[in-house]
Amino acid sequence: MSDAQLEPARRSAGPYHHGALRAALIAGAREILRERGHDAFSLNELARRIGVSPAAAYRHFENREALLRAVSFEGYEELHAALTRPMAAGLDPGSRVIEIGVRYVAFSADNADLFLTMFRYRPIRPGETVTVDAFAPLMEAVGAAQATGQLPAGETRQIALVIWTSLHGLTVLYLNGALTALGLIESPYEAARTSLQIQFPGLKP
Amino acid sequence: MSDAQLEPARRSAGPYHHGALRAALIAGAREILRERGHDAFSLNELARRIGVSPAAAYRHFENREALLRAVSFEGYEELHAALTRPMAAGLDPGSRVIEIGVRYVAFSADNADLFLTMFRYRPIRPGETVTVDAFAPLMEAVGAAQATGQLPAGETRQIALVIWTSLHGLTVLYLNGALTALGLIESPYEAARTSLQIQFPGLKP
DNA sequence: ACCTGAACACCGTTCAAGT
DNA sequence: ACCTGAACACCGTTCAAGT
Repeated sequence: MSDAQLEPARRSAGPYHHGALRAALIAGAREILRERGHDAFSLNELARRIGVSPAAAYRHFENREALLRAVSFEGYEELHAALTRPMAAGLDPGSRVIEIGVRYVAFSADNADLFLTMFRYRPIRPGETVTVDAFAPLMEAVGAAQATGQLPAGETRQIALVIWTSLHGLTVLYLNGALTALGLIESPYEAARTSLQIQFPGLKP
Repeated sequence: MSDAQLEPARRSAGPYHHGALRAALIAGAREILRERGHDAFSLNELARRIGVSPAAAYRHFENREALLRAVSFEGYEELHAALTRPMAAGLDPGSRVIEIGVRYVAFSADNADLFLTMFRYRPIRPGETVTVDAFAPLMEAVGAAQATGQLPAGETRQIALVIWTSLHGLTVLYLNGALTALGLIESPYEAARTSLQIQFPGLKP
């Protein structure tokens, strides 16, 4: 691999990014999201960092929102990857459900501003399926846990929805400080585990 | 009551709001929130609507954020009022838990942008208790439902937390369109009801 | 095809000055 | 005490012009 392929955005060799500007914009946006928080993102600051004029971004994205939707798209791909990453061998389906829940919370805590961007600017384009894909691993594990009797019978989508919404609520309330302000939880990971076990006692192996 | 007390912000009689500017700013902010959405709020637009210079707001609020925190404060008071409003007579504790859940979802749907502002700009000042107060009605109902055996035994705060986070997750995912995009739910009210009953089957009277 | 430079209306915030 | 007017740096976006 040449240097140009490795770090195209870092090379201040010239005013042109050889078509890699799009990728550089997305990477830079994620950097700003991490450093400044998701409400403080600025397209002008992004252009300044990359060493390009603000107008240059408009060759690759319709507007600020479209750029953030592309960032969001990456987020869904990475969330899906995190949820499908191999687990400890021989885990029963119920434990797999819990593990997916903990991973969801962990992803949101480790990528707080990316996570919040993902739900503020959902990636309508270029494929709505990324959001469906991210939901699929939970669906699969819930179905398996129903088969072993660790989760109640009934529509798999319904049970998976309950689990997802409850994890999501826990996460966003934790991220904006509501839960710690009320002295309700310490660790979001422990809270996810105990919440799931209170809702579905059968999840314990 | 004089006209000045009834509609101080509407009267273009003079440049002064007789100390009622603070209230007019908050009311106007809520109007903009409803019309433009919670990310599009602008302090300059607010000043223009009320017929005052942008700098005037800084007599009453430290900055834009402080103004939105005051709006948020009102939101928590109204949420608390909605959750404590009298219920149908003779409701068993389990049904009261469900009713509170439905009211939470209804409040968030009817005041979507106010609701989102409440969690984006939490009212640290002038009294953190409003957020605790809003949690209290659920705590009370959960405790009563535990006594009748409609909810499992254990720490009341834990059970209440599970119910709150799960309702909150359902609501925010519904508000940003994630659930309808995935074709997961129709009505958030029905979804709240069935979610609670899936998690805690004893809630049925 | 890809990017710059200059311009537009708008934003949040500050501060001296008016009443 | 309460508000105005003018100014500041900054923002998202457009568009003609450069290479």
